[in-house]
Amino acid sequence: MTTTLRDTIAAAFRAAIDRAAADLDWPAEARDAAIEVERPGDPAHGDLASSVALRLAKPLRKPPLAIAEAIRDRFPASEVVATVEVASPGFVNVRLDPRWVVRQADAITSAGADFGRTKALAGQRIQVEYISANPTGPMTVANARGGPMGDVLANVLAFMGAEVTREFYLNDRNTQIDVLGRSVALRYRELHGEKVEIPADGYPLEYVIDIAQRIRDHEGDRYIGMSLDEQARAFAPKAVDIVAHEWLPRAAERFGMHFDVWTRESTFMDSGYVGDTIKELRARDAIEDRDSAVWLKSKELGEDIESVVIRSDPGHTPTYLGIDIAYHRHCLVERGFDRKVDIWGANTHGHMRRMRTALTALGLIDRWDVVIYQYVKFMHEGVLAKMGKRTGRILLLEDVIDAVGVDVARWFFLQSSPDRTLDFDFELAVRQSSENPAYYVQYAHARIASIFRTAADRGLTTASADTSILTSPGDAVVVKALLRFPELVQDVMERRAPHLLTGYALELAGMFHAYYKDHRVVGDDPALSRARLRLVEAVQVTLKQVLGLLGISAPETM
RNA sequence: GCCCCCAUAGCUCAGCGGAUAGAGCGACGGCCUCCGAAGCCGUAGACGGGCGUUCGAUUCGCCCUGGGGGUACCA
Repeated sequence: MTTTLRDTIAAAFRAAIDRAAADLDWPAEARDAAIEVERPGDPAHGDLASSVALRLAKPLRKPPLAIAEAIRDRFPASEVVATVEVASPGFVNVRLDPRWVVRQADAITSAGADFGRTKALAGQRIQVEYISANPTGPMTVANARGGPMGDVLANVLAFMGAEVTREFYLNDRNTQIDVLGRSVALRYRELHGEKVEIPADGYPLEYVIDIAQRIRDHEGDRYIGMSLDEQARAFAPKAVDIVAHEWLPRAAERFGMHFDVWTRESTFMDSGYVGDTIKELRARDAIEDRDSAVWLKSKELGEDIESVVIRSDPGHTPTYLGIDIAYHRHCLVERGFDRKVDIWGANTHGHMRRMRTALTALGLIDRWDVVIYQYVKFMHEGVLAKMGKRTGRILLLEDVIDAVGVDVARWFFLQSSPDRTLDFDFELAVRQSSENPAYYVQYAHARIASIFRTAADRGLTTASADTSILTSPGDAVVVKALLRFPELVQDVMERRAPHLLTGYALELAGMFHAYYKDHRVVGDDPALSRARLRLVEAVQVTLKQVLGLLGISAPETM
């Protein structure tokens, strides 16, 4: 299925308008008009409708009803469309032929795992970078929000034919890592009997003690004679290894996310590629030297501030921005990705703008997408609070997975728009997990599996099912909902809105549950039973597709 | 100050400029001699305020109010 129903109907409108324009001498605007096809809320208004006649009224200087009628009269005949009606003040309402509709259940089941799949992005290599938390501690719910979003977007890109690489970028050498090293050193000393105090800007949480304990278990007291600075320098990379090699990947895998590539920021600092990138920016007149630092001329290039890319310190170390520009260039120029998609938290908004400036200067901007998602707040001692590893207020992702399971946890993150702040009430999540919408959807899938078990007991299968005998209005209603799935895939991509999939899944499940109530699937009439089995099979296929993209399991039993 | 995001039912959230704004939880009332009641049906309940654009605004623009984020030679 590469053409959506929406596109098919839009093409029919296009043809009708072009014909009307030729017949009636309409001006050029008629041919240029964008045709938007929508699903009316009221079934009385048909299955699909367009307001194109209302939009054309002004440029054509004709009454919308007259335009609508002209379109209606020239609407191409097809097996898909039953009737075309005009409604005041100028809508053109299309009703699908129910015989065609129910037949699509056959097409959906035979497409199976390919239902909704397209080749729209075939041949494109796309990198999706998400989470990319500082490796200064275990994965928190705040870090994790971008996870399911990036994961689902990556799934959808792959579903549209792209060759996708899922990447986790580790900021493994910076001042925060130094702070972590120092905190570990203090805990290490504490384990050896010294009385210590974690400074306000240190990492106060227990996991730091775990790291110190690990070091002590493996290497004993061999560091005890060193200065704090020496210890901090020695421990920082060890701490990063534990976090980056063990904790973060474990949390990611448990959350159903597999990263193809883990890239370390330090490899760029050491490779000379940053210097090379700065040279390129300089050649493009996007760099200036001032106060012995190197600046991106972002202000001159349209931003409200300028930013340092190479510090004025003795080592002339690059800033996070400088390295990240190099990293993006490396991905797009050296590694050969056609696109890079970044899923970033709201706090990177300023960074995003400077990156945009830099990538524009480098001529790479058209190949970069960034999705910014808003913060996660959580209930801490009765109030909504912002998480922070340094403030000691965190909620671990794995604790949430332990409490509610991975499917419910993923659903929770995927149900709301990236533009909205997420308030996470752990107690509430646990209390409501047994009533979670995820189960509502999974239950529909399992219920269909159960119907098939019952059918098998009675020797019924979908073999030689004849869906043309499905003539109750309820049959077509369900299949029409299924036909929206390929459109949803497009919408998720275009709007970068994974949460549309959870909404659709809910709608689909609700539609099935209602159908189930009113339509006996396995009944006395074998032909009808076979046909309805085929229909619910199509529902199951579609639910499985949606849940698959969401990374949520589709159980046979619950 | 400037920039970005948000404000929809008691709570948590959907809603592509369209024709009667939807779910879930919570409240109330119904439905299992029949394919899974983790379900179904019904009742009550909402677009923060103002101005504008438009044939039509919850949706777009501006202003106000209230939240959140950013505005580092941190990441």
